[in-house]
Amino acid sequence: MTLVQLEYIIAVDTYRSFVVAAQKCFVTQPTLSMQVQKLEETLGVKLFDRSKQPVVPTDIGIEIINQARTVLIENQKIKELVSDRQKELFGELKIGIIPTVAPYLLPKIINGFVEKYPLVKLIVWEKTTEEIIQQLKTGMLDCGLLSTPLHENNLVEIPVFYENFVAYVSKNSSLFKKKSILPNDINLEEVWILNEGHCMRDQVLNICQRKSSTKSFQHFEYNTGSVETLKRMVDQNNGATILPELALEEMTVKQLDKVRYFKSPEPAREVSLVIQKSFLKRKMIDALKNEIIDFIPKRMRSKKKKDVVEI
Amino acid sequence: MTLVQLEYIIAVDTYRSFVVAAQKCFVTQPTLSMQVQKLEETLGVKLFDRSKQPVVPTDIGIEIINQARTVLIENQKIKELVSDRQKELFGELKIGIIPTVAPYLLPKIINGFVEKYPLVKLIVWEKTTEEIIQQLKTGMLDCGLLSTPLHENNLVEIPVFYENFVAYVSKNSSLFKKKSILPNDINLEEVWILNEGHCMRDQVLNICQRKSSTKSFQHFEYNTGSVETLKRMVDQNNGATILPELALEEMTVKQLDKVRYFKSPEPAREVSLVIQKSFLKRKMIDALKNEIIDFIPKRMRSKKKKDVVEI
DNA sequence: AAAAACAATAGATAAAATTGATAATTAGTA
DNA sequence: TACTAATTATCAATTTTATCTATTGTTTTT
Repeated sequence: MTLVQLEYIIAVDTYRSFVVAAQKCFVTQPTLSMQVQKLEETLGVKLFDRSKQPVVPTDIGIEIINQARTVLIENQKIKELVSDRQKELFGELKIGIIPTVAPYLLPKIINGFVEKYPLVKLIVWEKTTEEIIQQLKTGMLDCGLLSTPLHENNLVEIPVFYENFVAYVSKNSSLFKKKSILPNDINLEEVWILNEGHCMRDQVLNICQRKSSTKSFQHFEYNTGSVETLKRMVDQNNGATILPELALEEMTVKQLDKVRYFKSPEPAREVSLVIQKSFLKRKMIDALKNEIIDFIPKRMRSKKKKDVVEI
Repeated sequence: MTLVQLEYIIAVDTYRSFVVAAQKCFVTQPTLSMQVQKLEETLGVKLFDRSKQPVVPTDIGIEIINQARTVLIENQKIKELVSDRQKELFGELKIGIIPTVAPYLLPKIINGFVEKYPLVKLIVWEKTTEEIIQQLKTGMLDCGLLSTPLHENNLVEIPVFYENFVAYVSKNSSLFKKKSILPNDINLEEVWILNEGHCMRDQVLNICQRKSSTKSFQHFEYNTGSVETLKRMVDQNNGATILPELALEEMTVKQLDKVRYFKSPEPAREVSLVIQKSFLKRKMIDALKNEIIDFIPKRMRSKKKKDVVEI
């Protein structure tokens, strides 16, 4: 049994194809096939059922592949022990961020981070919560920045900040006259909402429907994955939408005029760095966390007087 | 980096010698040296300081060797996943047992175990507590059967039984006339005690000196590591000694006559199966535990009404 | 200072992993 | 049912790697 063989079976499991797995491992298909066979021979069990297309791992194969992941992670940590000794952080950090957080946070901190840690290569993907969870588990991502709690057993959440939601309303909305609002002031009919797959969509629905359970008829449907688009819908049409607090940072005075805050306790979302239980690349992730905390206003560090919305 | 290289550096660390490590790994010294060098090269750090004799691991070397142990353990678990599927237990189980437990327990259960699990090879060593702890940590032993609690952070204790201590007294001892005794009835001057290194020695001293803190002058010193020898000293000379409950099992009527029980709560020792946190070979160890429990009288399963002595 | 023990080095050899070409198998389609 | 495309297994040749024997420097012990 070798570490390479373990890498190979993980690749086959990940891509469900010997050909693709071989490409990803930068070897030819026979090479990979041979090594997988050898491993199967030394263990005395078939790991994959090749009679099906695409190949699927056997029952015992699933268990073994999982354990193989653990072995490789523990092995990774050896290299990490070495690079941790270096004064300077070094290596690459693969981050997944949900689209409702990314635009307000990343541009602000990326420059500072890259300057502070010039040897670290940040690789960022905008992905949905579901994708990030999946890829954290397989190790394709090192960490995720998303709204929690996830109630995922194999992941560890490191809460970074608590971001209030605010209403953003057009002048002809009934909400515009109010100084501050309550969740059941909101008429779901006039609220622009993100399309499915975004956790913030669920959170917003959670806030609005909490008391006003009137399922109203939607006259018009517009699907977007971008909070900025929602804002523009309000700006250029009418109605209202819910924005995360950080979206206010770049607003003009005219736009800030349309913001209505919720009465305390304000609905808020918990945003966390999420990592595997393996705690790989801990130092880099800690550095990233500190960079975020430095940027975030102090009031957002605590969840006091906030009503953290579930997903 | 390969698993073999990790095995090699662990061997070098264990034996503090390239020559011996090579022998234990069944390769020649240059082979092992080369692989260690290669690993040092890929990691970019020296793992051992060869300028000193015997070789010592560097600071980073210690960390890396520890992590290497974790990697190999996790790798072992892959094989275990396979053998766990087998209905029959299979493999070898290396057990360390303290000498004050071994003679009363092992002969009773070994036959039953070997019969029940014919494919398991039991390898038993009688060792002191300290040695067992040490070798559990390095993985040279799979489990230990010894008196607990050990307060060792990396080991897990699975209490198996609670064994009372009893006094064994000669006819001309003042204790002989009593029906049952208290710890401070015992005169340390006339008690035969195990030599240093045995945890039961400390426990016995703990019992006797707890209240009678009179440090008395010992007229005669006899060093033995065997509880049976202590018993014979009482049989053929005079004085008294403390025996573990299981030692009574094989006694003649004449000998049982010399036993004096302590008043409740009787002083007792906790005997546990101790394993690494890695939970390797869990199934075999569970089987062993059940075998022991089957043999042990029911009253010994619980620590109720017993005064468990610290080590 | 000499001897013994130890680790590093060099060249030769055996073992292995990898490759390219090809055969066998499976899934989907006409 | 036969055909095509895609996928995996097999085989011989090649490259790479690990290991061995013999030997050379070190360090430690006597």
